[in-house]
Amino acid sequence: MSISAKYNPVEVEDKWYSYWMEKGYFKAKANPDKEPFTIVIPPPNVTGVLHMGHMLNNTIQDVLIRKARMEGKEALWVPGTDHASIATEAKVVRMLREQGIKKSDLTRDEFLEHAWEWKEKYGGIILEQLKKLGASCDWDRTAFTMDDNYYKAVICVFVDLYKKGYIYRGWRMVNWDVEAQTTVSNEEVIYDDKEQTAKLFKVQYSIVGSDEKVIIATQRPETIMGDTAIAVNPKDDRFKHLIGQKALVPFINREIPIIGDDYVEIEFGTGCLKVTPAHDPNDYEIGQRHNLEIIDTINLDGTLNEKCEIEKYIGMDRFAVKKQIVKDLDAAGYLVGEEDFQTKIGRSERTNSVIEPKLSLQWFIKMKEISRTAHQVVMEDQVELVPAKFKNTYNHWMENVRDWSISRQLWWGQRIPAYFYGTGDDEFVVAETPEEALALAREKSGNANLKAADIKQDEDVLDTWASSWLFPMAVFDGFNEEYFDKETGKIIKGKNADLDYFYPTSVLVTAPEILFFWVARMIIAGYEYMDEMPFKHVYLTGIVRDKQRRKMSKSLGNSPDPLDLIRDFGADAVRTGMLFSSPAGNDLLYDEKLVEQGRNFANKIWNAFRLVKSWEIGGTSMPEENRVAVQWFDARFNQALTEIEDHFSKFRISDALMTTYKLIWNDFCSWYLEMIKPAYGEPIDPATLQVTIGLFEKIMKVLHPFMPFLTEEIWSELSDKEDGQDIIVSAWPVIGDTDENLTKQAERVFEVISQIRNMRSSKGMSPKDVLDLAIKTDDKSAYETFQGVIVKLGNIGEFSFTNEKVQNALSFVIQSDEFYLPIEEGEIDIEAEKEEITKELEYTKGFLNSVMKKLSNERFVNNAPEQVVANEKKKQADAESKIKILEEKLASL
RNA sequence: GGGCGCUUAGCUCAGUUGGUUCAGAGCACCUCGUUUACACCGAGGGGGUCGGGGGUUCGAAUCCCUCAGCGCCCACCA
Repeated sequence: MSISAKYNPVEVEDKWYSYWMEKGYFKAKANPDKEPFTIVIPPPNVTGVLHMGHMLNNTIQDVLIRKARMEGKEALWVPGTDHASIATEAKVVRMLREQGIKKSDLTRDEFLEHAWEWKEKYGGIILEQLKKLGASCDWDRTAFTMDDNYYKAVICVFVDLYKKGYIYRGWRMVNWDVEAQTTVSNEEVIYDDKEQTAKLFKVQYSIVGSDEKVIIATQRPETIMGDTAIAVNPKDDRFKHLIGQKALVPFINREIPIIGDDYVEIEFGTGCLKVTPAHDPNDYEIGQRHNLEIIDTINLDGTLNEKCEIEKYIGMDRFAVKKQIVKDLDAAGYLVGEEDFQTKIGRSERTNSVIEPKLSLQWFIKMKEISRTAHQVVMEDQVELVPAKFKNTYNHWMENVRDWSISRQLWWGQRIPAYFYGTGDDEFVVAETPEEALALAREKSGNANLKAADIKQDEDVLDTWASSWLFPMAVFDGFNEEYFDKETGKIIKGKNADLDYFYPTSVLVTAPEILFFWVARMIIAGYEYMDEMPFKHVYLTGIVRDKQRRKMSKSLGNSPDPLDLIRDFGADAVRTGMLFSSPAGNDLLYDEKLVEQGRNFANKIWNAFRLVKSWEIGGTSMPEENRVAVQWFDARFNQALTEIEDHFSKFRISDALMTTYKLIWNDFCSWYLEMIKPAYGEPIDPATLQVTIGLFEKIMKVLHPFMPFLTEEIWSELSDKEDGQDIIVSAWPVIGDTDENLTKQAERVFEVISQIRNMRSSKGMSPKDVLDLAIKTDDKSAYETFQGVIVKLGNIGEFSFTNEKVQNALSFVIQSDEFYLPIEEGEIDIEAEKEEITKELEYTKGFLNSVMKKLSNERFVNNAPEQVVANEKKKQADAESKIKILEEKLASL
């Protein structure tokens, strides 16, 4: 026999993956004769590399897809990548900088050329890595959110939503980088780890028509000239009489109202807040609530402009003004104090300059109305979140849904299809092409002489989520103009075979962090364009952390490289390792031990395979104990499969794996194979071997979704198969009859065998020492049925039943059955024996006592259901008879 | 600050409507074992008053209240 004693995954994995690809097993097409099962991958960033989170996420998807494929469904897993505008653009900018090229020196087209180059070079890496994991995606369908048709889909949707009135332009605070002269995303604003000490200045404002003064606290005195109100908390007794009065801005004496707003913290600062809507996000919100004027006193380069009304400050940098104005305020008697306080200052990741909150015109989608159905269907479990606890979070978010700002000041992404023909905020049209835009612009402006050069497309691109929210439809080219009805703004059904067949998809597997960013929005888009949900179930994974519960991250260096793991342990081991302990929604605390466990499991199975392969055929008919073994394992298999199916139906993937693991390791290897294993050097009868191979193949099928490579390898070696009969496309086992009587009997028998082994070991006997066994019981059936098994695994010489107690024997009791293992006189240590029996007697008496307590409680007997009372009575009877047996035994010693 | 959730063996988790199999699983741990598939193994074993306190009930890990600790999401302090 030349099979290696250790399973070597590296040799077999690449072989089988290419084989599956050659055979086209991952491909799926609309097939009305089959039920579809569809998953779209949460597209990883195109520039990304595989990390442990992807491993978990994609393993789960592959398990579901492989099982569905075996169940005879048309299983489709659509892979793809996300153009990830912010992350990718940042990477490209960094790369160019390293080459000495500044983004600002490039034209938009030049920059995009570099970006595409980068994408072509590094874009596919993560998908190639997924193949190592065994991901059975239909690679021919690989989608990219900037593919030509996908790009068009995004534009089509923008135009459609604009027509429907969902899209508008509005003001929004953005993070302005004065150095780079650009907005930066929230992700690119970095806050110092430690809070810093800053000054809080207390400035006194006069009140119109009163001698009273109001003192505000501010960190940014240089924005005073942009003040348009003073706010106090309406519950603040100190100041509420001021609400409705007017105050004067220092130096310029502009009148501003004093307003009441809950936002103001009574305890903080002076309890009075100057409101500068143009230069602070919160102040902007307050301004919105109170219809305040917005006075923008700061230029794009960070200097103050003429709106500040003070000549000497105009053109000065905001920080220089700050220094100066503090002196000036002090000199003029406005400054009445200053104090230190702790704050965090946001800086631009790119230039490290302090971020300036800046109002700017952005594009928005109105969310309230468009999201109504999406809210409802999740609440009603039509779209089911797993685990359901996320419904709360979802509900909270959807109830408070805010309009979605979809424009980004970047170049990498779908450019907003708005075309300006004038400088006014309203002088634009929205159209899919410049030609259409021109026509519309001529119409809207009333100027028939407008030329192409007169209209200018918006510079911004769309938020990445504004493309990925279309993913489940766009991957099937759902917005192709052939199928999209521009009048109704809906996708026409019955024209796109793939979309009709594969949509709605079956499950979405993703992380809870993007429940709103992505999941909710896909549901919204699904109802908007298909009047249908995009998926029936949403499986939310946890975050992969290290043993200390820290997130895996590059900077901490606590994340193993998935590809190293696969190389060292095998993809199957990594897959199972990830799944052993990761219930939906729970974080996975990664430990290499888990992967080792997976590897050990693979090796265990490999050796079971080696054993079966090593048997020579001989003998004639199947021995009786083998027949029982086969019947039992078959029953046990069906029992386990029932559990496994139940776990799968509830998306309890870890539990499904664990049930499979125990079925294989305990029931198949430890019990079944030991039952039928011929004595050393003996051959096995052909019937047993054949049936065993069949059982082995069945358990390999159940395991295949979890360990695709190992199972395919063993499957191919176990028996000769017709062409195309590979395990990946084999039929998933159907649950057969579960002979519960047989499995119950077996459990009892296993207990007996364990006790026999235990007796030997506690008496210091070798497992090789043959013992006789006499059983005293009222019900022989289980022991008769499994007699051969007991004899073989218990290493029993003479097997008999008895009506009498047996003297000079080791003995044990299970419920009311007594078991005797006769031994030579003198071999029994009477004292030790007595002690043991006494201990067990004590325990049983205590147990009986507690049962009796219950039963003597009238209220229990009267109120508890019959079943429960009857059970207590049975416990009583069993305990009483056991006590009797033990007492007799003690007396006989 | 607002919303939500969690706390069961050393670790990670099951435990469905309170009562058959309710205190479980895997790993870890301990003892023994070079038995002829596998030491990446086999046989056997120990270990939790279910976070604390109170209540409802004949009966609570399970329902209610309260305290403590932890976590997530959102808004973030001029």
